[in-house]
Amino acid sequence: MTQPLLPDVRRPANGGPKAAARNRAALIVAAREIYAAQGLDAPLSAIARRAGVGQGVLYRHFPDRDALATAVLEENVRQIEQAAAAEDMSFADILGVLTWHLKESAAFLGLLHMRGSVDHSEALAHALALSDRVERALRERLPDGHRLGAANDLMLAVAMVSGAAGGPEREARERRAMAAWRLLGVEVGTVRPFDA
Amino acid sequence: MTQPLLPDVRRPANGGPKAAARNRAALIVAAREIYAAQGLDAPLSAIARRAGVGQGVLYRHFPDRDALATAVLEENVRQIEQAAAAEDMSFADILGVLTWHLKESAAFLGLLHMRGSVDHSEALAHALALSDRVERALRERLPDGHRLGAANDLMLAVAMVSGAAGGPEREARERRAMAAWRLLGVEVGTVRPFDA
Amino acid sequence: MTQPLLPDVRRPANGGPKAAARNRAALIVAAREIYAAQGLDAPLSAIARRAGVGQGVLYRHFPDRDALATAVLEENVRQIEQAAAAEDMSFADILGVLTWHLKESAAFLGLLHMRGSVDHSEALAHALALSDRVERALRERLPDGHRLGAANDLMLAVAMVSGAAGGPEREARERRAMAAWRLLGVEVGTVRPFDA
Amino acid sequence: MTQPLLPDVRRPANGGPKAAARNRAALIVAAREIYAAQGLDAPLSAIARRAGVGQGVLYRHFPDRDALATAVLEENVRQIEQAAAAEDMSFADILGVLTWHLKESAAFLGLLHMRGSVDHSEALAHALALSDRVERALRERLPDGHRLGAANDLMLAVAMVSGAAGGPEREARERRAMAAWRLLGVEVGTVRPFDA
DNA sequence: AATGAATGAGGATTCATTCAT
DNA sequence: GATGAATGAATCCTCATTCAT
Repeated sequence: MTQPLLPDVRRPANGGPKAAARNRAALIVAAREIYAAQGLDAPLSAIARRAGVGQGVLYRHFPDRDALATAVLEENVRQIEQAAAAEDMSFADILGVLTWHLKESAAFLGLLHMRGSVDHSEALAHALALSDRVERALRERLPDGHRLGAANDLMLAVAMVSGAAGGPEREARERRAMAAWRLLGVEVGTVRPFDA
Repeated sequence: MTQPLLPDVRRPANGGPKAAARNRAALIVAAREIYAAQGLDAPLSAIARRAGVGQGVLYRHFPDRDALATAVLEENVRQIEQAAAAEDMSFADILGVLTWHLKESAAFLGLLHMRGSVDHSEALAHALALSDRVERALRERLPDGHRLGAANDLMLAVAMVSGAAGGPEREARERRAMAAWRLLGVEVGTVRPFDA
Repeated sequence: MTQPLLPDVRRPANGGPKAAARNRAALIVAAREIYAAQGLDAPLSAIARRAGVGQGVLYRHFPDRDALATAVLEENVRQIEQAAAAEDMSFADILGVLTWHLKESAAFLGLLHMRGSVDHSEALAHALALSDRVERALRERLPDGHRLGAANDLMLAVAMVSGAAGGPEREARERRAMAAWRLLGVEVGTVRPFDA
Repeated sequence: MTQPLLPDVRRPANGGPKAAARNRAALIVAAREIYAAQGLDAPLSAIARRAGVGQGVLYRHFPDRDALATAVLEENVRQIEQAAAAEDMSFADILGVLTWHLKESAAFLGLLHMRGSVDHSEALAHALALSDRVERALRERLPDGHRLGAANDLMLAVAMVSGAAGGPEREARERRAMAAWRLLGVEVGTVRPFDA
């Protein structure tokens, strides 16, 4: 209804339509960083600020909080799928990529820890779908007779390592994740992103 | 028309000093329930309401949000310590009590997952202290040659099971926690509170 | 989640529970004034400010925008009912009171004009109920053989006068309302509030 | 690999000057519909979307919100003027056209109800000018000795019927408008647009 | 010692308006 | 001339915290 009272002040440049894709990507990057630093409840305004865009842009691309978190997860999941699709990656290498995301992305942790929320049924459904994609990707490359071959053990193990990889002491996360895999008797390759 | 005026609002009874302890306990119970239902970010007012006390009482007993969460954890930890102190509990039984709290108490989960902390250094210190108490209690009763005997494995395993026990589907938590212990090759007794 | 960053600055006095009723009344008065000056879409913060209270108080007493508007209407309707219940008021006098509210209260106008809104079904129901109360009050005192005796004519006439009494030129409203009644051939007493 | 790169986004056709007039008309139609459905406060973006144009186009044609509303009214007024200019329309017929717009166009209602105006002096002036044109058109064809012949009665009656024709229950509007005219003792022809 | 109203900062969200393309 | 992304002010609303009673 009411117009802004100071519409005349200098307006920052408007990147034009070309910037749209760039902004979307910047938002996802910013979200991952802010999530890691402040948790999943971080103010959206902080994410927009870090991405260097106005709040409206965030809402244009992601209609709500969950949409943004989901987009961050998508990224993670896609990388794991790509790793799983690469011929020259062993199963252990793929777990290395998975572990990298586990230690890096608070949102990815949230995927399984999903706080006890009132009506997140939709977000939950999304999260489950993503979880399924991870499972499918991993299982396709699971060696015969692997220790985690039984029905539910694979994702259970992932959830367990994820639990071990929690905590705010960033530098400890990878170490603890590796120790967790070891405790499970599972071999893991180098912890690294897929092709960044 | 000339009767004395009634006090215009009924002032709720003031239980006197006796009520103070009762209120404190009620707040902790309420907090545990609300945390489970709404997550650790639930409004403090909801907790006070459920405890049947005013907001001021909450603040009298717990100067800030963390103090309350810590108090809830205290309870959990105390029970585990008591279980560990009981002669007739095997190590597996003690893990059963631990597991019960893991599955029951969102706050207890938060103990290890403790989101990314802007300035929670104090709360973090508290959490670490509590974690240490759990570790000490468990380790005292750890059988010689137990699978988790090595330096950091004990609490690492707890964190892993805690990761597995996450998720909002309440009825699945215990099942998953048990599966996690099994995957670790650790025997666990009945999942139950200590002496409720 | 995040606490205010400057919790230490001097806090304005808190009237205590005694102030609650006073505040509620002040909000209704303020709302009536702001509605008249700025329309029904005026920012709630403006109403709170004029009432001299914080925004939270407004929300405590009126959970949403409609609740506040309804409360203002309640006041209007109650006065009309009281006028209708007074032995010494003629029907024309009662219409005078009604007309006073018509000219004074933008919210009362909104009662019948109720903008073309998406999902105001609840507010609409409330408005209809209030409208019914006005009708009942008037009809009880409607003289036999009155020009507006037929089934729907009474409230239709009220709506018509209300249409005539619209417009922002405050000083013209009463004049136009009276002209409207005259055009309808209905006698109206002095335009005034009931017992202010 | 050596084909010329395709433009990466399909640029919507630019209709050239011919499209300008079409767009303007489409915007007015869209505005009328949206106003009816959502009220006069509907977002401008909704109007642009329904008209099938970008937001920029809306601003090219109508520098501000009021300009658009005014343009919608212009349309209404023009039709009434045309009806009044048609030889074969009786005064009652002309009122029928007027009534059609009254019941159809939320913007037209707003013309007289014009909410409380912080700084709408310009829009108000526009509205008054349009109102004058309606009055002039009607008065030119007003039969001698008509019930509404006296100085201000004509537009007062229009305002009154407009008040009666308010309310969101679309199907009831015409019925109530007709009842209002009847109560005023004024004969009205068929309720219909002028030459659609 | 308890109550619960009040405060007001901060975060969420919407939309008028501008502007690169 | 058109598009639609971007901006950011203003508003809505919630809740931690204080404080009169």
